[in-house]
Amino acid sequence: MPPLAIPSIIGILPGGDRMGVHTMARVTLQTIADKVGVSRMTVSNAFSRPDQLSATLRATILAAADELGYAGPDPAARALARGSTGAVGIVLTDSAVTAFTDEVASRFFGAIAGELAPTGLALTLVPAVELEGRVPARDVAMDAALVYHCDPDSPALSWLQKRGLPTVLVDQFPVDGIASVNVADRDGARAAAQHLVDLGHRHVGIVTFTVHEPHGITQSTPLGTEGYGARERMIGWLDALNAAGVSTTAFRTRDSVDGGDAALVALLRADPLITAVLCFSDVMAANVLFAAQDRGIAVPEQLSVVGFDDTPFASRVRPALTTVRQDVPEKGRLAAAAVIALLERGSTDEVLPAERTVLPTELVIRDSTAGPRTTPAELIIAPGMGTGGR
Amino acid sequence: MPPLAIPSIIGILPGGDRMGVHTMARVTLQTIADKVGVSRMTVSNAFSRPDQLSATLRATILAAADELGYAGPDPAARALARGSTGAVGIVLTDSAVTAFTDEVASRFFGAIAGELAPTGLALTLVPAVELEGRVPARDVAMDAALVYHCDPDSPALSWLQKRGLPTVLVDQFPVDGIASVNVADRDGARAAAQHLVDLGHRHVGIVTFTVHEPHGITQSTPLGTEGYGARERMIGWLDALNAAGVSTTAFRTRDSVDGGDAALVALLRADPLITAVLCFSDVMAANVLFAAQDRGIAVPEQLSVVGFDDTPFASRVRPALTTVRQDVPEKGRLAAAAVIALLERGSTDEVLPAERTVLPTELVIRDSTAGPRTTPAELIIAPGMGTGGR
DNA sequence: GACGCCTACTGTAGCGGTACAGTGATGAAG
DNA sequence: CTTCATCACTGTACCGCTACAGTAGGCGTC
Repeated sequence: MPPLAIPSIIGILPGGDRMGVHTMARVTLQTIADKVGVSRMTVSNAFSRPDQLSATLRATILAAADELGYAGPDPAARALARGSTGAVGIVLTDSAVTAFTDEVASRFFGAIAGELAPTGLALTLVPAVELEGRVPARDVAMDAALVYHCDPDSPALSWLQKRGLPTVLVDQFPVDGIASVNVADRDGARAAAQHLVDLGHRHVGIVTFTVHEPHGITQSTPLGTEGYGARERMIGWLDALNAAGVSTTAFRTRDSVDGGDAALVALLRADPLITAVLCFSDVMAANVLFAAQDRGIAVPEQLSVVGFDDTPFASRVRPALTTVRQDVPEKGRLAAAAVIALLERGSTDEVLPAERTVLPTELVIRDSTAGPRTTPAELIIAPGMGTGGR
Repeated sequence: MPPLAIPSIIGILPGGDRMGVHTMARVTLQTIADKVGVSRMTVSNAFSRPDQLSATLRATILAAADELGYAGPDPAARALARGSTGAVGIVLTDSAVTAFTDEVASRFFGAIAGELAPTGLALTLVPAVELEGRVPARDVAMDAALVYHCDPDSPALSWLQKRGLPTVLVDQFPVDGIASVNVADRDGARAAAQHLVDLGHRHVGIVTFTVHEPHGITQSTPLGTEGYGARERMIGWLDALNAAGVSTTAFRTRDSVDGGDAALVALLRADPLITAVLCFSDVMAANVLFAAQDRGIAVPEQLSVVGFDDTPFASRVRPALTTVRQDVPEKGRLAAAAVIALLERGSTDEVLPAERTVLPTELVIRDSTAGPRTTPAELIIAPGMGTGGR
C-alpha cells in the first residue's frame, strides 16, 4: 500500500511568543526563594509538603511561583533526589507496536492503565530490543517493570534484574524469585481439544503462532521454539488429542492477522480428512473461518473451528466462535496490583516470597463446532476454487 | 489551580545510605572508579563517550563494572545532568485506558511507537486528568509531548506550555504556536453525507460521540460540546445535508461500543422516515448495523449505514461498510516525526514556525449504502420485536 | 522561670551523573 | 630543540531538588 496521504501544510504560523526562553534563566526553587525572601527548602515544602509551613506563607510562595512562570518542581531532579520516578515500565517484545496492534495485548494494557491510574503512576512503554547501543530496559527511568510476553532469556530481563527493579512477569515462563501472572493456557487448550474429541473428530488441524522458524506444516515436531503461551496451548491440545489417538497436523505461522487461507489450505492438503481446526487465537480462528466460508466450506457442518481468548468479536462472528475464555482485563488488573504491591513492599523493607498467580480459563462452546459430517472438506478444496480474497 | 503535591503512595524507595547498614551500598560511578583506580569522570566516559578513552582502559572499566553488578548510569541522574529524559509523553483524555481500548487510537499509537522506536525514545502515557493533586502533565518527566484528542483548554495543556515542552497536538483544535496534525474530518464527512444525498436519501440519522451532555436525540442544536473530531464531522455532514434540504436527526452518545440498538431505535422513533444513518466511527456503524440486522431491518435495502475511519473490520463486516478512510498509521507517523523534529530543532536552537499538517480523507463506498427503497424501516420497529441482545 | 513541646522555618549534605575546562605526556612539524 | 596539536585522562562545578537535622521562638506546665 503506497502511503496515499500527502501531507499538506495548510499554514505556517509565526512561532508564537516564546517569551525569550534563551535569554531568561530558568526558574528554580531558588529563584522563588530569593524573590519571596525565604529559604529554598521552604519553597520546596510549599510544593511538596504543605503541612510544613503556614498557609499564608505557602500562598505567598505559590503566588510568586505563578508570577515567575514556575511549572512546579522539575520531575527529573525530583526523581533523583527522591529515588523514585513515578513511572512503571512495560517491557514489550519488539517495539511497542504490538502493544497496540494486538487486540488481546491492548485489552491487557488497557486494564493495567486503568488500575494504575488512581495511583498516579505513569506508564512507560519499554521495547525489549536493543538498538544501536541503546538498551531501553537499562536506560529508561522507572520504579518497577512489567514484562509482557517476551523471551525469558531476553537481555532486557537481566538488565531489570541487575537494576534491582521490582518486576512482574506476565504470560511468560515464571522465573524463580520474580512475581508472575499467568493464565491456565494448557488447561484451556486441553478442554478445547477434548471438546473436539468428544464431538467425534478424528483428524484435527492446529494453527498456531510463532515468531521463530520453522513455519508451515509440522507433523513430527510438536513443540518448536514458540513462546510460553503457544507452547502451553500446544501441550494442552496434544494432551487431549494424543490421548484419544486423534491424527494431528500443525501449521505454524508468524502472521496471525492474514494467512487464514494459507493455513487452511496447507492443513487440508496435508491431511484431507481434517474436520476440525484448533487455533492459537480468536483472530486466527476468525481468519480460518472466513477462509473456509470463502471456499464454500460450511462451518461447523464440514469444518469445526475453535479459537482462544474469547475476544469480544468471537461472539460477533457468524457462526459465533467456540473458544477458550481468559479474563484478559483481570490479568491486567492483577499484574498492575502485583506491581503496586511490590512498590509498596519496597518501602516497608518487607521481604516476601514472589507470588505466582494463575488465572483460570474456560471453554466457551458456541456455534463454530459440531460433530464431523460425512462430506469431507477436502472435496471442496480443489484447483480453480476462489482464492479467498476479500 | 494550586499545585498541591501529595507525597506518593509508593513511599520512599531505598536509595543511597537510606538503604540501611545491612544492605550493600549502591554501586555508582565512584565505586567503579575507586576499584579501577581512575577518576569517576573516566568511568562515566567509558559508558557514555567511548571515544574519550583508550579501548583497553574502557574494557577494564566495563569488566570491573560488570563484576560489581553495575547496571549502567542511573537514568534519573543522567536525566538531571543531561537535561533530557529520553522519553516522549503521550497526553491522553481520561486515563490511558482509551489508548488501548479504542481501535483507532490503538493503531495511531502503534504507528507512533513504530516511528519512535529507531530513535530510542521511550513512550510514556500521561493521563490528562488531575488526581488528588497529582498532575501528570506537570509531574512526569519527558522531553516532549504529544497531545491526543483532549480538551483544548485542559489544564494539562497549559502545564505543558508552562514547562516549555515541545508539543504536538493531534486531532484537536490547533493552537497558535503549537504544531498540530489533523485529518480532513470535515471534508470526509461532507463527502459521506453527499454520497447519501446523491443516492436519494431525504431523511438521514446521525449517530455521534460526545463525552459531555447532552446525550440522546437532538434536532435543534446541531453542535454541542463535542470534541474536535466529532464537531468537524458534524459540520461536514450538515454542510451537505442542509444544502440538500435533507431532514436530519442526531443522536449523541458517550457509549461507542454498545448502544447501537439504542441509537437506532431512538432515531427511528424520532423520525420513522429515516433511510440512512451516518456514524461517527466504524465501531458505531457496525453496532448500528448489527442492531438493524437483529431487528430484521435489511442493510442497505431498508437502511444505509455509513461509518468513519475505515478500520480493518469495516471491510470484514457484512455488508462491508461504506465509510470515510483516514490513514491512521500515517497520522501516527507524522505526529511522531513532528515530535522528533521539534526535539532536534531544540538542540540546534533554530526557531521555526509551528507546522500544521492536515491529512486527507477519502470516501470508500462499499455495500452498506444504497438508494432508499419503498419499505420504510419504521414498519419493522414495533413493540414486541427482539431487543437485539447479542 | 527552667523545662519541655509544639510550630515554622533554615542549612547542609547529598542524589548520581555530565559538561567543560584543564593537565601532562607524546609525537609530528618547523 | 622548540612549538604545538593531539590524546588520554582528571577536577571542578554544577543539574534542581529533597531528607534530615537543626534552630528559634511561642506557650502551656508545674
